[in-house]
Amino acid sequence: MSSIRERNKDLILRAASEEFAEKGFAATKTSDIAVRAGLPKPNVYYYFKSKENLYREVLESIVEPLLEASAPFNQPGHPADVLRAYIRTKIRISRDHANASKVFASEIMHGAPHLSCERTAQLNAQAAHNIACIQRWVDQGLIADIDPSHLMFSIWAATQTYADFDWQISTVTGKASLSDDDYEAAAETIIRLVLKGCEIDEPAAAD
Amino acid sequence: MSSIRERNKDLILRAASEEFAEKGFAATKTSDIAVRAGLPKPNVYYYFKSKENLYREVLESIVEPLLEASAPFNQPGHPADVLRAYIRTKIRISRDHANASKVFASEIMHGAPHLSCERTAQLNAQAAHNIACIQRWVDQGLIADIDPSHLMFSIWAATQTYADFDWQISTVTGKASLSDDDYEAAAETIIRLVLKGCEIDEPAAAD
DNA sequence: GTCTATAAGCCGATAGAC
DNA sequence: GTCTATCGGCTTATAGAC
Repeated sequence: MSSIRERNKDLILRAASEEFAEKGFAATKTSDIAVRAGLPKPNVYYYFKSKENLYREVLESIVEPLLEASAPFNQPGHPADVLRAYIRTKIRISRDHANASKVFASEIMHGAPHLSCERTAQLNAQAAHNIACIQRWVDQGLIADIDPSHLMFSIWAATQTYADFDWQISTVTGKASLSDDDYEAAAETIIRLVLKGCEIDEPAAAD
Repeated sequence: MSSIRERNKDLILRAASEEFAEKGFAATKTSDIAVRAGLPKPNVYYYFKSKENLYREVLESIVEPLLEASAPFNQPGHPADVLRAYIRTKIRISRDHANASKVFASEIMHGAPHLSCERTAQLNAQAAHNIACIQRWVDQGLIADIDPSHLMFSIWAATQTYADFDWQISTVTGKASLSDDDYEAAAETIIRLVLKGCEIDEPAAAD
């Protein structure tokens, strides 16, 4: 097995995630990616053909995790459990895939010019599904009469912010990086806002 | 008074806001700004000296509104009223200064490389003040025991998202742009999450 | 003050030796 | 498969005519 190939591709992808997250697509130089990866620049082109290709790979790497985060909405469950699980997973993505998450956010901010139509469609379909699910809860009287779309926007924003605006969060909290406890506190706060805001009755704690 | 000068500067600033918001600093070409402004490119340099200068002017234009949005925290008031006013103003900024707001968000995402230290310090000081204010409410038992920093992060994120991720919001809602009613619904949703989430007792409606 | 025409430099991409 | 050395295009910025 060409383990050198795998190792180099991985080094480049990792370096690219960091550079793209830090500076954005246009401001990132492939030479900087090469330096960060500890490899000569032509290797970047050898493995990925072009800067845009490399960028797309970083971008696509976050779509699957994002889609999977909606899994709780795809199976029956109490609203409180579904929303809690969703928020926790979204926060975990912001922590564990911070760079790709930021690249994704930047891409969306600029109108998703590099995201394939399939991916866009998948993400939209999942979003529509989640919103419909919340609307059903409202109709069934399981949660308060809240606008499902705006609720989703708030959850997305509140969870994504820990990846996207890490600089602001570091500056305000005075911590260079957040600890596990900080992420836990973030998740708890968002879960609290959402569950209380929707006036969701907690299911009997059976576990 | 040189009204041509004022008019041209304004045309360029407006065009620049749109271009920078759409593509980001590095991906924006000064020639595109000139075309959008309906003026020859050298005019851009004549009035603003450099691309970076022009960018900084767009960026700085949003700082004052953002600082003023925190005004409710700077005078005594019931938590419900303060938070409601703050959220409404932040949503209004996302609507009325959508482009500059997006430019600001992109700048923060990339570590604020163009923001002056004074501005950064001002924004931080105001943030610290707001958070301390919320902490006092908690200590006085006026609101539930919630983490003030994370509450602020959620409010920032949920309100900013209407400027930053307008593409996503358009795609999901199927509307090219949001109406006044949509912004009203957004504000109501966020206010609801925050007030209920903090278990704030509403003050008697005196107005 | 305005604009055409051009300079200067940077960066993505590759040819070709090893 | 790897890397040095270089090209070519694109974009910021300006010189200089009007």
